Amino acid sequence: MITEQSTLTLKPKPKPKTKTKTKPSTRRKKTRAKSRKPKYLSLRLQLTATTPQEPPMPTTTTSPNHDHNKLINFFPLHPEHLMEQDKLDMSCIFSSCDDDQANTTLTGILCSDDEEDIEQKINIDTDKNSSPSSVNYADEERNLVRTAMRRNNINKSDHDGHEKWVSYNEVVERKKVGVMRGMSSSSSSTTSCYYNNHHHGTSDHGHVRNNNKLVLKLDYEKIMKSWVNKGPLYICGNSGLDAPQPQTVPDIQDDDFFFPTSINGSTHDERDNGGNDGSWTVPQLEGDHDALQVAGSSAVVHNREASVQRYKEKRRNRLFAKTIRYEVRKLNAEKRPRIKGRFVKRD
DNA sequence: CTGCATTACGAATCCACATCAATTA
DNA sequence: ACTAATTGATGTGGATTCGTAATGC
Repeated sequence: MITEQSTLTLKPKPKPKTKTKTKPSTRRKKTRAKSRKPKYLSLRLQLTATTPQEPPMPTTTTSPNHDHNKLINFFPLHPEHLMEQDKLDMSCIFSSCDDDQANTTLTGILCSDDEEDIEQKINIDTDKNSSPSSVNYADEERNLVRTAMRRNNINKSDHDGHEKWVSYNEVVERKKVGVMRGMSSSSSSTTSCYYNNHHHGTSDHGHVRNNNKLVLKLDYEKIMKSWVNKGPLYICGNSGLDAPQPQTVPDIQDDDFFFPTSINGSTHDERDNGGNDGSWTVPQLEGDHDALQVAGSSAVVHNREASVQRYKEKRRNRLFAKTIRYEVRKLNAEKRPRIKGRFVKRD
């Protein structure tokens, strides 16, 4: 039972860190300009700052004195984290689709430099046939070449390792050679590409981070093999494998696209609660047709918007902080003898 | 610009034991 | 159906450790 604790401060204690590992150094003491933001706010602050004008926040925790009208957000996120969370909103990533068509493409997202954005816009202006939410392979390849030439970092020395890390321009070269040779250049080792001049060896499989550059490593062979039974590669459009249309970037705001009810049959809440494990699944061929049909109807659009709103609301109200479930245990723990913070036997 | 050393800080861990909650008699 | 006893699981806080981001050189 949770009792009303108006004076309880639900916040990770700002423990004074007295590091014993400090070594004598001639360096002067550092003062952090950038410090990690505390993730949670004090409940005391939150309670005092809560104004009655605010709309009641839907929370899962109700006060034990049955004051159902007074819903308290016990575990508020730090406002800056909220902002960061909003920045991380997937819809925000693609929200510029209406304004800036260049960012609609994957390359527009990955290559976010201003110069590259300008070049993207130029490409889109010149290529009017491409839809605003599509990735044209020709454009992509041109961007790859430009990126590779601009970075001017050639990684030529990795031909002996078990795993071949291929720099970007090398991928482009291979691409061209592959076309000439009938695309037979896939090596037995993992062929990888990434958007920087990162070298081999030190990173996890699948992705590499180097400074601020997003680095992507793909095993194309495995992807293609895994996709064999999944239907066409193109999410939208009715083209087959033999006649590739520009690949459409899925609309992140399209909730029903990622959670088509005709596919998994789960409710939105179930999906939010991890019914889908938070991951996207490859739609099966049987349900895919129905899902696309449903996604096209206008009624679904409204339903989608409501779903997105529910999702955002739920995300904002996520609870992270520790909650005291049993006040008695807390009191007992406070009375319990300790040595160096650890509980010890009462002898 | 890069790499290494140092510093700072959030998160995880440990401990004993009262209490909870489910099961059994 | 109800009560009492049993028992394994849970949760509690402070100090310390760990991992990593930030910083300086």
